[in-house]
Amino acid sequence: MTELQDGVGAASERIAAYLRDAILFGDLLPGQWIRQEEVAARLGTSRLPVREALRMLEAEGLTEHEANKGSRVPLLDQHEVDVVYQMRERLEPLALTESLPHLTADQIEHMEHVQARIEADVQLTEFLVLDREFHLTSYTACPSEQLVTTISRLWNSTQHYRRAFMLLSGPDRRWVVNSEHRLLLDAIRRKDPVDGERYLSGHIRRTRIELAQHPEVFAAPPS
Amino acid sequence: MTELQDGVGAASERIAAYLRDAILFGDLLPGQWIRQEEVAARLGTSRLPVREALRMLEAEGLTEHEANKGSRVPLLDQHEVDVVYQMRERLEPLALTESLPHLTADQIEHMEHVQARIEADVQLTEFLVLDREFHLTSYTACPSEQLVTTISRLWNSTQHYRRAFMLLSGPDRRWVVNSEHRLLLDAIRRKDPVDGERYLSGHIRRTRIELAQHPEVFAAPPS
DNA sequence: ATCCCACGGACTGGATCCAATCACAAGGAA
DNA sequence: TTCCTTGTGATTGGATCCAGTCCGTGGGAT
Repeated sequence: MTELQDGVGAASERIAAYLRDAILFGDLLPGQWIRQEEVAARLGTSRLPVREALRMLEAEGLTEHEANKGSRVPLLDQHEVDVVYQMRERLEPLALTESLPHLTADQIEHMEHVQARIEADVQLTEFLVLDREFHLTSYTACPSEQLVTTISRLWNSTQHYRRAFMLLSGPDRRWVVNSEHRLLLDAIRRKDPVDGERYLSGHIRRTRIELAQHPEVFAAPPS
Repeated sequence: MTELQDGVGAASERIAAYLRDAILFGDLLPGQWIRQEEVAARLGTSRLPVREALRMLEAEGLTEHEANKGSRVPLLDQHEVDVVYQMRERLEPLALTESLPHLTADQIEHMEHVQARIEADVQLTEFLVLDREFHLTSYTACPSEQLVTTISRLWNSTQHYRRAFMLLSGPDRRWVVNSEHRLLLDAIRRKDPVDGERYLSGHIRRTRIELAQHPEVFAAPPS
C-alpha cells in the first residue's frame, strides 16, 4: 500500500515494514506463499534481509515458517479465530487497567479524535486502521511490554478475518461499535477501570459472537 | 546442558535448541549478550544459522534483538514479571477448558506420572522441568495453536525468575504446590472445567503473590 | 585537569555463490 | 488405466567475504 521509503533504516526493517503493510492491508492473503526471491527482486535487495524480515514477522504473528518450504500468511479456521477473540477478551481488559493510571490527557484526546474520524469516515480500509489505532492507543501507557506485544500479535493474526467480516456485514451495525467506543472512552476519561474492563470485554465479546454467525468468512480460498 | 546432536535436522533448528536449553537451564542469564561468532564457533557452523536461530528464539520470547548491538536474554523488572503472571492467570484457564474435552486417558496418566516424580524428586532443576511438563501437558489437546504458543512464551520469559524464586524460598512450601497439582489433576480426571479453572488460576495467583514478596529476586545482576 | 575529536577494534548487517531439499511431471511397468 | 519411480526445475538453507555501525580509548588542545 504505502511505497517503500528507501534508505531509511536497516534493510531488513524496511522489508518487514513493507510486508507487514501488504499483509495487514490484504494484498497478501492467508495461505499464500511468500517467495523470498520475488520480494528481494521487488525491493532491490538480496534474499538475506528478506529471510530476516520473515523471521521478524513470524515473531509478530503475521507469518509462519515451514522448513524447506517457505513462509506464508497463516490460515486460521473458525474455531481458532474464536479462541483468539477469547484471548483478547481476557488480556485487553488487563492491559487497559494497567494503562489507565498512566494515560495522559493528550493520549485520551487522541482517542477522541480517532473516534470522531471513525464516525465520519465509513471507508472499510480506513475504518480498520482507525479502529486498531483507537484500541492500541488505550494500551500505550501500559508498563508491560509483553502484554502490549502479545495483544498486537492477536490483532495481527486476525486482521484478515476482521476485514472479511466487516466487508459482508456492511455498515448497518457500525453504530453499535460507535456506542461501545463512546462508553469505553468515557470510562477511560473518568479513569474507571471497572467500567472500562466491562465495556471493553463486552465490545470484544459481541464482535466474537457476531463473527461466529458468519462461517462464510472462513471458506477456504482457491489454491 | 544437553549436548548438541550433530547431523539431526537443520542447523538453525539445532542451534536454536542449544540456546533454548542454555537459557532455560540458566547458563545464559538475563541481560547477557549473545555473541553470534562465539556461538557459531562453539557449534562449528557459520554465523548465518546462528542469526536465524536468534530470530526464532525472539519469536519464542527467549531473546530480544537490538539493531547493530546484538541479542540478549531480556531483563525484566518486578512489575513486568507480575503482569506476566496475571496474563497466565487469565490465559491458562482458557487453555485448560479448551484442552480438557480432548485430553486422552494416556495424557492424563502422563500428568499423574510427572506429578509423582515431582513429589519424589526435590532437585531444583528437575523440579522446574517437571513442573513445566505437568502444566503444558494439560494444554496439549487445546485446539488453538496460538493460545498454546503464547502460554509457552510467557513461561519462557519468566523461567529465570521462577528458578531464582524457588532457590531462595526453599522446599518448605513445596507441599502447597503438590496439593494444588493434585486438586487440579483430580478436576481434570473428572473433566470438570469449572473446578479446573478455579484451582489453576488459584495456583498461579498464589505463586505470583509469594513471588511479589521476594523483590531480591529482581536485583540487578553485575554487569 | 578536563573536554573534544579522531582512530581502531569488535561486532552486526548484507551480498554473492554453492549445496541440499522438495514438489511436480513424465515415463515405464503391472 | 493406475501406480510407482526417477529426473529436473524451483526454492530454501548455509558458507564465505565484505561493508557499515557502534563503542571505547588515547592523544591533543584549551
